[in-house]
Amino acid sequence: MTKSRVEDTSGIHVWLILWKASKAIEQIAIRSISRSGLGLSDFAILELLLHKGPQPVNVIGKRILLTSGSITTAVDRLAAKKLVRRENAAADRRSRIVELTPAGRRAIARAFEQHAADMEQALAHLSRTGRSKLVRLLKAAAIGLS
Amino acid sequence: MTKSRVEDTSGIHVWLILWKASKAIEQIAIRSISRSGLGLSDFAILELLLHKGPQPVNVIGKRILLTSGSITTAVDRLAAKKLVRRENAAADRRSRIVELTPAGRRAIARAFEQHAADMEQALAHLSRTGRSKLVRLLKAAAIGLS
DNA sequence: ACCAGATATCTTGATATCAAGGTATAATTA
DNA sequence: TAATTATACCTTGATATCAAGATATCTGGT
Repeated sequence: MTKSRVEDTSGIHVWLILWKASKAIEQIAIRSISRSGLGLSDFAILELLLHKGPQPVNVIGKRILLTSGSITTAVDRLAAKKLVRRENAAADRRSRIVELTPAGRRAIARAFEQHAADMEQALAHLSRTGRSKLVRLLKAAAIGLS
Repeated sequence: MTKSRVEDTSGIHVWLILWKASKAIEQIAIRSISRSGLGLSDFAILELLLHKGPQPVNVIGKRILLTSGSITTAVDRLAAKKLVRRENAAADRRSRIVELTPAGRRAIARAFEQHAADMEQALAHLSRTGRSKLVRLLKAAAIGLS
């Protein structure tokens, strides 16, 4: 089971592999999602709203890893398609809550289901225990990154 | 060691974790690399040239996962900084070989060393065997992605 | 009540990337 | 040889994102 050749476990090598794998799967994801007429970020925002309920802009930004400016234009995009709506927050008038419209809810529910099926297939090579180990290692790797 | 709660090993969940970890480390990498005055793609191109020798444009694109147009502008950028040079290929006059200038070689060698140290630190939480497992799983996950 | 600093969002200008189309060269086939 | 198809790169126009700054609002101390 042990390779005779010395294995490269340098940080930069691990990072490179991680990056490539992520990019490769991202391509699959983009293709999958674009069939619903959405971009990756827009999908991520809608998915967040679907599963976590209405959220203020800055919280969305933190979760999806986008800057406030990017979220603003993304929400503009989604609002123009009538998939989300902005509400002024009752408690804090600086803050605006983004929520799904009924049409948006239908759209993301459908897109999510399709996307989940696609990603299931994309990771079909990996066993259940392999996936579980992978998740654990990725979480360990990401701990404490500022 | 086994969680009592049922673990989510759906493809979409694994993909989401992978994406987040990758993004988080990417942020570190971007910060690290930008200290050398380079962007991520430019760094990747220079690194490829450093370690694999001069390459035609389309080969660079395949390795770094960029389109031909992106490579063109990236090479323009790097050529403007005198870090790389384009040569017409002897064998195939459609093709142009990109190679490092001496200044480019110095710049990327230095940047690479710094970046390697930064990434080493970024992944410091992960043991040697953890890294090795992670790499194996990532490669397994990426197998057979179109 | 007032002021200073923190926070939330939006606006602006710049950048990297992509998709699609264009041109030149090579390879293939008749 | 001539025509067709494939390949390699570049150009163009559009898009998403970011960084930095502007505006509005909140919070805590005086």
